[in-house]
Amino acid sequence: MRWNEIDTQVCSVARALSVVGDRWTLLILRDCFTGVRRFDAMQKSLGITRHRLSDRLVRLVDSGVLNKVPYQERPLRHEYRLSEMGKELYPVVLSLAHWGDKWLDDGDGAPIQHVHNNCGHVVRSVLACSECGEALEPRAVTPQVGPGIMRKHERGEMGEQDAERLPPFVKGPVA
Amino acid sequence: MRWNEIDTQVCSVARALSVVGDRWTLLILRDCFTGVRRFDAMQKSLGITRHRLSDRLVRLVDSGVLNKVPYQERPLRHEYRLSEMGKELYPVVLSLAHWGDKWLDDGDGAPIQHVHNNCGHVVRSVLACSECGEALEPRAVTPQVGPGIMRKHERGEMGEQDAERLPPFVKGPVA
DNA sequence: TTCGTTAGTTCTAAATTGGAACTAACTATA
DNA sequence: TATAGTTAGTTCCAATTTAGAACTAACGAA
Repeated sequence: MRWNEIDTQVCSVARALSVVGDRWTLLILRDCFTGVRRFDAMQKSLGITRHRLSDRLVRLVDSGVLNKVPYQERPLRHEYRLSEMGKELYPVVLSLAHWGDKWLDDGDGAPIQHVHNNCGHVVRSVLACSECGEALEPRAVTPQVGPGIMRKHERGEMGEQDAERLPPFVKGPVA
Repeated sequence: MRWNEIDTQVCSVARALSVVGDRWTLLILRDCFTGVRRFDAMQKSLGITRHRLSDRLVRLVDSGVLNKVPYQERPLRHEYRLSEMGKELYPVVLSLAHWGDKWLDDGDGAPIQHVHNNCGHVVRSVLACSECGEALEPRAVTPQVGPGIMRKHERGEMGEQDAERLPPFVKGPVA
């Protein structure tokens, strides 16, 4: 399977990665979250080639993650800003940062700290349950077949390949 | 800059992505979280080539994200299990899944739902502050220079390139 | 003896990437 | 008016990476 077909999988992680799973893309978004918005600034901060950056920005704009907005006319210049869709990737980026802080520390501690304005503390991020507010541990979460799979199955749109790719907890007529 | 030099950047996101930022790697980890542990099962579920999968698994084991443990002898067979380091990527994977659910829905709803055993609800994940428990919004978080950058700077180890790559909020002698 | 299972490795053509130079449309300065 | 500077790209080619398919190895079962 080619990477550009990955979004045909019946899986939200696969679909999400079809948009932001490229090597450089999440680093570009990291820059957006730290206030880097312009082409040359991104290119310098990332060390990506101009060609790659240009290509990735076009894709991110096309997929709705970034908006390209003019910040001056004559000469016309644009900057790249996170859309609402893009802003909601904050949990992904911050989780990655904190995971890197913890596990890939080179002994000097976190390069960047995050202060929560509301409480004033340097924070880590914690994944919490939207319903009860408790921390979400992998062992305390049970995945189950959702409407996305059920409806496709009912309409007979689950191909043989799709069915084979379902996770092992999926039982019964669907798998 | 080549991708295999990306972990030299003074940035935890870059370092994290040097380990899990490959196109297929987060999908492999998704499989691990849903209980897929064996080579052939992963290959089928992902649609990745056997060669790629083999290579990625070796890297993930080398970097400590997965453990390769025997599940039978004669013939000797191994399975791949998340280490503690790997399990702590759960926030990244679950956030990606929920982002995909919300923004890349094809109209049928989430393919997979997550039920929180503690409260019994189908949940979304929310990023919360480790100190006060409130939801962490990007606007309510102030990034600042952490010990990782300061110590490197004090030891004179911040090269010119490193300094140029620091985010715009970093001011003063460091940048 | 032959088939099936699991976990890979090898090979080649095709696609993607990095690096460096080049273009375009302006503005600022001498 | 000539020259340099800024910003945001595009073009080109060599080098690297990937997909797809076939092959290998070590064993167990019929």
